[in-house]
Amino acid sequence: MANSKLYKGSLNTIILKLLEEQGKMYGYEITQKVKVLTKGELSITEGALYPALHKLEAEGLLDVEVAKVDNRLRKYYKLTEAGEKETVNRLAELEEFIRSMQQLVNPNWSIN
Amino acid sequence: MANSKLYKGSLNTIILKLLEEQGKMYGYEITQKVKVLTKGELSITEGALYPALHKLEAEGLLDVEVAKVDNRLRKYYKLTEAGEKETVNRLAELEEFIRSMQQLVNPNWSIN
DNA sequence: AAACATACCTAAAAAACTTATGCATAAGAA
DNA sequence: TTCTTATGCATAAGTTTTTTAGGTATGTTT
Repeated sequence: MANSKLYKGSLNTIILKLLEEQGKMYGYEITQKVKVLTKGELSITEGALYPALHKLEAEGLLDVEVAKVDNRLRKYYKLTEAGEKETVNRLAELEEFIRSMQQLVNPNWSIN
Repeated sequence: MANSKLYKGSLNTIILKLLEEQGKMYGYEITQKVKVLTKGELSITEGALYPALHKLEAEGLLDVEVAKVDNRLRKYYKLTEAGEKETVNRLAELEEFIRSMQQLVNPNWSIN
């Protein structure tokens, strides 16, 4: 991600969460989705994304399905069963982290 | 930090924010304060903290003042003027990041 | 035709940690 | 009184995760 140096370590969780929501997505689609959702605040670089996808696949958390659309290659990724379970855990961790950070940087934020 | 791998890139901001609040702190004190504030969720490792403090000092954002308490050395750090300005910027960035992450991982969280 | 968007990829370097040590003093427990 | 834990500093080696900087190729817009 270009602008913010603060997201480190959460890229994998972001990927997993988006796949949980969307069912299946391909790499380029993920970069665009994140831009829209964060109003341009976060930009995933491809140099970070593709290796991350490959690693998650190697870990058995993602499955791939290749498709050809308009003569262009697309690699759709979706969660495996193990991936679904892992996503739940990582989201819980991320939420805890966010709450902790809120306590640190701005205890006045209301949290629910 | 031991338990959560998600905080990367935010350590410097945490340090700056705590110093803004507390006026001056020494390294060990920072590690303990973070543990308390986050209820043990985040643990800053000394291997991360001390190099970070030295770097912030080298960048002119922190001043050091050495003290001896109970025959033990303490290095108190406090924000320089440049440090105070930088802290404002980094906190704004961090808050934006947190809001973005909330949008990604849980759009139902209420934010203010 | 050139530029931009879509779509994949990797390698080298930098950044930011963890882990493992080391040193020293004070306090508490066995 | 010795052992362990807490306080307090520090650095070096290794790992992880990213950025930067390329590369390839097709489709679309100007």
